[in-house]
Amino acid sequence: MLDKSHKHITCENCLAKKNSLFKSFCDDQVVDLNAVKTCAYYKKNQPLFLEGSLPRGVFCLNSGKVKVFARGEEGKEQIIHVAKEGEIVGFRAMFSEEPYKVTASTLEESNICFINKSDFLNLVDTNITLRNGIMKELSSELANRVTYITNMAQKSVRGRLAFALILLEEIYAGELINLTREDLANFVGTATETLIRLLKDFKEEGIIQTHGRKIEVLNREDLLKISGA
Amino acid sequence: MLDKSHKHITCENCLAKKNSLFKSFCDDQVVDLNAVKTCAYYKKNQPLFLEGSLPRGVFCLNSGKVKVFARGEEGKEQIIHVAKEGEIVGFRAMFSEEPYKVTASTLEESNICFINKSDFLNLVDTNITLRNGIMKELSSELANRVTYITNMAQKSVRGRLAFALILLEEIYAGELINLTREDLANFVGTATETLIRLLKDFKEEGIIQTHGRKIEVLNREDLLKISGA
DNA sequence: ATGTAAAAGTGACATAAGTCACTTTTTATT
DNA sequence: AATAAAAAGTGACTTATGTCACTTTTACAT
Repeated sequence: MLDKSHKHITCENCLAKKNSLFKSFCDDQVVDLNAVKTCAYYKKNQPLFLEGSLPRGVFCLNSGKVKVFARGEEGKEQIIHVAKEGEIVGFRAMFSEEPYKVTASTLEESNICFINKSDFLNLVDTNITLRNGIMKELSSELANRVTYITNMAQKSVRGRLAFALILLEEIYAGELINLTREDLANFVGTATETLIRLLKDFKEEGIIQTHGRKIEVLNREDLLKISGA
Repeated sequence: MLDKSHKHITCENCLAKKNSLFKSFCDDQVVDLNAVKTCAYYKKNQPLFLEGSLPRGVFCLNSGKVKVFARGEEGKEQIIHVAKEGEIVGFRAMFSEEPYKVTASTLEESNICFINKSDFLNLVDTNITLRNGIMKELSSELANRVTYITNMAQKSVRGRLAFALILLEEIYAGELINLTREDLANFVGTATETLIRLLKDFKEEGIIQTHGRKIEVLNREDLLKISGA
């Protein structure tokens, strides 16, 4: 296993940048960005921020995965999003003066940079392209969530699991999907036992294959069909 | 019944403005706004825009109510939001270059103004307060939808109905909640029959009272308790 | 390497909520 | 005012999904 704990990432050669909101930055903007950001190594299951606390800045994922979740009445996690390298997490909260409504926590070892709220807002104020990118991103997330709400309200758990696996296959691009059954259940919105039984069905139907806890999608087409029912 | 069909609304004396994103506009900004907007009277159940079509501008509700909904796989409506006077509908779509993901349609007679996309974007570009208001609004809607997703995924239909009634009571501030049982079911995310049975339960428990189809909330506290279970 | 705790998985059972088929009531339309 | 059409409401039945109680497996820490 690599020791990533003391790796310092410079924005100039950050590979994740090309998929990020900063992709349009020109060279000296990247230098400026690099000057204000700090880097940190996170172990598995470490929080970036907690529901109820006050936002201090945004988190930019260089590598690793982060789950973003709310808690329902009985404290059950509802995973809203799984962020991957290149994504900026927590920027929604920069524009309201309110505490976080969600918690973000690493799903695996991750390298994550941090940009201070005032520095970030300064960037947004002075860089029209970034600002437009952010407005577009906020809008498209809003549209995504319409789909999520509709799915939750109308699809069967089987359908939602199929949908979730399609999303996760893209998030874990190349790699196998690697989530605890409980996390997966909390993303799909079901009980862990139900989730396990449905995964078993999918396995028996040859739609997926498991390697330990890791899930490989064998037949995306079938998932699409099941998801749309 | 008033004949509202030819009423022309001027932004200068629009009563809905005080609750809107334009509330901070100074006098000459309001004059400019008034110059670019057009007014229209809508009958009940008339669409403002349709899912899949291209956004041409935003709709500003002077009076009346509008439902915003997506369609699930079997064409079933999922009501995402009920907008009331003062709200601007369809502005999310101004910032992405994509077709509408939702349909908006009046729930009752309404007076609705329209602002062209380029005029609106021009306002957003030149007016920092409006822009910040919009970013804040996008953010807070995003946060709201986290709650919706969590509710849909984790609460019982009874709990979701209680939650919906609390929201609707605020939207229909003062008036009685006036929605078809089907619309209400499509907001809560359940079958119409189930919804009717649950309303009956609430009536028997003295939590609500109906006046024809209209619903009066008698005990908000109980709804809060039921919603949070 | 080994023990312990967490995660994965199974089985039996209960029930919330969906579906279908129908009646009654309300709301529009001619 | 009469009729048609839509909405509201009821009953019987089915089933998907949650819950509880438990075993087996995996992962991690000493």
